[in-house]
Amino acid sequence: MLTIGEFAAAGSVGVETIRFYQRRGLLRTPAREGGIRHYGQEDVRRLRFIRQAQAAGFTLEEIRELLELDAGEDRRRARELATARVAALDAKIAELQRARDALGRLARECGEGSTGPCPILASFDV
Amino acid sequence: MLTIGEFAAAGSVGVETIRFYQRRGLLRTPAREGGIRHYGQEDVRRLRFIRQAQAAGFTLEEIRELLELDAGEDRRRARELATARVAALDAKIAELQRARDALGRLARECGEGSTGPCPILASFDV
DNA sequence: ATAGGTTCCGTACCGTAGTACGGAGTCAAG
DNA sequence: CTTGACTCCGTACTACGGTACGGAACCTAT
Repeated sequence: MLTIGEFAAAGSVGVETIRFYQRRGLLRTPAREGGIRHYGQEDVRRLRFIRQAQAAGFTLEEIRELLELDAGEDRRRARELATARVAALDAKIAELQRARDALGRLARECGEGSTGPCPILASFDV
Repeated sequence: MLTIGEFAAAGSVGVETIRFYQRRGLLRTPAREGGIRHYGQEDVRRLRFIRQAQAAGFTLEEIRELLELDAGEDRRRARELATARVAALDAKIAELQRARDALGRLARECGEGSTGPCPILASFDV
């Protein structure tokens, strides 16, 4: 039985973030037991899922839908969301990889030992 | 010699975005020639750099600094920004790759043919 | 039983990156 | 020489994901 402060700490977020997620419908707002609301392990699990899904690029609205789907039967929709995100992630990863290579080159060409120009603007031209 | 509309189109952004970048100091505001400002290839190059750098995860403020560095002599600082971003990109790419794998697994396990549970919440637990 | 730390709740505010609005000026074609 | 599209400019508004404020209620240790 966790207070909101302990709950927030368990998910490495702030108390205000918990309240924000509750307003957005991502987390339940448990009943008060003498003025104070209490949270359990299932809530922590849910909160951690939210953070992971966020890192995967889902918006809070999409995450809300995923959490709803988890309770329901609609495998098709869940699959849809997952495969769409996989495609988006593949594209994003490729894009970041290209940017990473361009910047790695820039850092090397702009190294201490090197002379010549330090082609910042040109670094992405490749 | 491009008008702002042509310039914006050359960088695949809206006219308002150009003005926004000018306010933020990312793009110059050329002198007016009879009421209308005109842009050249160097501006287009700069604008394209901004979009690429943005895709690489730089904020507009960092991009502003990069553009300043390009004009100056401070190789050390440019190198610093580039290597820091390479490290950030490597971390981000690894994170997205993990998320991608988790979602790929979810999509498979949640496939049409499969029975069993469709473990959305559990998908990131691995 | 009282002080200090939390919690509760509504409301307001923040940074980032734009996007929209509206009136006045300008320019090119008919 | 007017019409319609585009430009100029300031100001306001948007979406997203939080973060902060402030007064009242509550809980714990002394």
